[in-house]
Amino acid sequence: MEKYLEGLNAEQLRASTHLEGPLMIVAGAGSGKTKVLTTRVAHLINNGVDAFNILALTFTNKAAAEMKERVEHILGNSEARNLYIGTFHSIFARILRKEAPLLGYPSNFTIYDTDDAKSVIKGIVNAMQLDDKHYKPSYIYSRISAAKNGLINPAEYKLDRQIQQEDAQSKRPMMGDIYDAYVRQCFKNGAMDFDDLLLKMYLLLTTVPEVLSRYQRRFKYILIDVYQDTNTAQYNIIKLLGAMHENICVVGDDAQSIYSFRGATVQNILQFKDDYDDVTIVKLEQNYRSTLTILNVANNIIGNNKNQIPKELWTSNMEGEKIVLARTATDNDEGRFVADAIKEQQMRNHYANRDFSVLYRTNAQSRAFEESLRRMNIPYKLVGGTSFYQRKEVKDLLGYLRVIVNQQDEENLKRIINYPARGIGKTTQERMQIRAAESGNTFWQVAESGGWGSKVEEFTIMIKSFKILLEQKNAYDIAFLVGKHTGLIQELYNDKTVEGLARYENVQELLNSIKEFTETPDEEGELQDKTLGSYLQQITLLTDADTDANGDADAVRLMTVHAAKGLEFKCVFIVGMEENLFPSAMAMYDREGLEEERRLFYVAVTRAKERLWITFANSRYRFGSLIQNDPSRFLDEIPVDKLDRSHTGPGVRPGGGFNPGGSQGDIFSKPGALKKLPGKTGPTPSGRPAQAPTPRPTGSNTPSGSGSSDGFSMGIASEIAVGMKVEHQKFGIGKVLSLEGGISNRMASIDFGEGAKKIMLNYAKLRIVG
DNA sequence: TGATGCTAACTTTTT
DNA sequence: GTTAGCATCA
Repeated sequence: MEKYLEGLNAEQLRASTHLEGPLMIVAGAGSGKTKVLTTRVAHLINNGVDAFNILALTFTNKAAAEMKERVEHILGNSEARNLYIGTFHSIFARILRKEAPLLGYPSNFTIYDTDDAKSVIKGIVNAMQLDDKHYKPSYIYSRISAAKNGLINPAEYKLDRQIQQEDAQSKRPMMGDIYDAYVRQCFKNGAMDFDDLLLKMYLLLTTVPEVLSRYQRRFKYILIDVYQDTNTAQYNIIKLLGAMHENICVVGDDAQSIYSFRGATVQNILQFKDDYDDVTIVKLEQNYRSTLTILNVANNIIGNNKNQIPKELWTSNMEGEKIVLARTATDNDEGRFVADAIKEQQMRNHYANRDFSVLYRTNAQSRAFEESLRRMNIPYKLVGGTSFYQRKEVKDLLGYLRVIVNQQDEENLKRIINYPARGIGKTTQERMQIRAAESGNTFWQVAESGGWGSKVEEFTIMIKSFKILLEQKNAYDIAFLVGKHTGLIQELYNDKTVEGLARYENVQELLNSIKEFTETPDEEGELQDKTLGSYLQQITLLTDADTDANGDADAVRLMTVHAAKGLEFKCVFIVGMEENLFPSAMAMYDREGLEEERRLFYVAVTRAKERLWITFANSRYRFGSLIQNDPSRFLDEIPVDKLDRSHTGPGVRPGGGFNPGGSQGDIFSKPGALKKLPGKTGPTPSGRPAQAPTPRPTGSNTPSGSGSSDGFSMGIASEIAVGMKVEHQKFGIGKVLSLEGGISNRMASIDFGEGAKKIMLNYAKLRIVG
């Protein structure tokens, strides 16, 4: 047996050595899926398959690069460079770059991110004289996106009775027309949005038989990772591409399907066995990642979902530590608790910073952790979130680059035509816009045609002179010259404010990243494409996980649970486990939404290898005001004997009495939570009392910050009585309607003029005025 | 025409 | 608490 097959378990071996025919690998969390995928690719190559004939679709570009590297390592040669490997979007973008002219697009088409797309939509809504409060660009975008992912074009959209009914019901009868106009505008701009990369790929394969057969012949072997997160468009493309050889291998775990909001349907993996004849199914059920305790908890949680492929995830790992459940008073205390716990663990158990990750449901939660980690001098890295590439100054420079590559791109043309200010004002632009609409020409053609004054003429000449450079210079050289000659860098340099400095640095960082791109040897081996067009193509398709550029940095990782998919950490903090937050208020009210939230929680739990903390706060700031949430209902699904509850407060029932009519979120009075599920790993007699790691409580009862210099102070709960007039720093003057709770957690209902607000007296900054 | 300051809307999750 | 977009002023 080949050396690289040693050390695989029976099922892993079976999956890795399967050569011909459709294969479905149901891979539980931490079951060595990546290992199997890479081994299988190596094995294929080792058995005479040409790497050029293998297509592998992964979830992130980073995962793709890693896979390539590992295969190279196994084989001890550089054959793996010839693999066609990447995310759906980046692979299809690469193919479309070659084939787009067949569909009438320029091969240098621009890729619009969500913001660009919404901006186009907004322009259309305004042009159609519709109210953009009602026809919200974000709503329209998601609706269009759903249509595209379902392979429904505007004509079909308008004819679909159910869709029409939905739009009529939501009083948006013009949706179909907007969709139509949007598609036309993007086409005119020579631009594709994210969904177009899939849709146009599908269109290409279905309308140009020659192209279909070319790629069918090329991709003799197709591997798809995270198949549970594919949507209808992706499904159909794979079906087409794989039809000739049927050597399709899909890997997935229905329990980790967390992307239905963007059209993914778990049906794809559930149905796979019916899509092809003689499907080999392999289940990887041994978990190598987590302690027995963590795995038991995870199994118990997911057991509450009704719709799933039955499987039994087990492990021979040690029992490990109990899961620390911590309750804090506020979101800031939660941040402090986590930072303290990290410090404590580092002292006691010598963990490195990079062994920790903090996982939250929404990006907005990151700040409390950033602050507390910074205060404690613990290096951290924010993964994803508001991306670097969404910053205005970055988009401005990229806007220039996009226009230079593709002048049809009206969206970016309008962004930069008068930035930095060069005297091409709103009126001129509007007149040009009207002319473009009347003549059917593009905005650029109108600008170029002359007669708009010397300013416009200078601008078009400048862009054209940059365009000439495309042939001669690489991406970095052009970007540098653009920054210099447009005055963009000077403009930022002159701004000496703190923000101005940050913007200047961001642009420098962008330039650095372009330089890095031009200097990194191309992995594809097939084209040494260091042009600007090639750079722009990939930059828009970087995934959140990819933005974690120096992945080796010794830093704590902060990210959403979604971004953590596929990753693992020795120590994991799952934070903000509260009703309305996790599960999200948007997804709580129907079975499907709730089950997806539960799968998300399952994903979060299964990221942890050794230690897991779960935290929630009594109250947190949201939209600038303090709100209270009950503890998450999911906490009830954790077996109590797996929990270390020494940080949940002295016998106080979490949420008790705060939110009458709230959920059942009470982990202290629900024996039902202990219910074990049949077919799981079963109860494990805990031999020894868990050596609970005990980071010191962070004084969650002591409000921090004084705030009394201005007359407002916290912790004056005992002085406040019903009927008093008080002033709140935010809400102004109000009247105390009622009080509830004990002295340590007293709540007041206060009417600030717009109905009663519930305020926690211990933490609110209040002043008594009468 | 451009800059500054205020209001409103905002938060799921992402390619 | 932040940010984008709008209104107002210089």
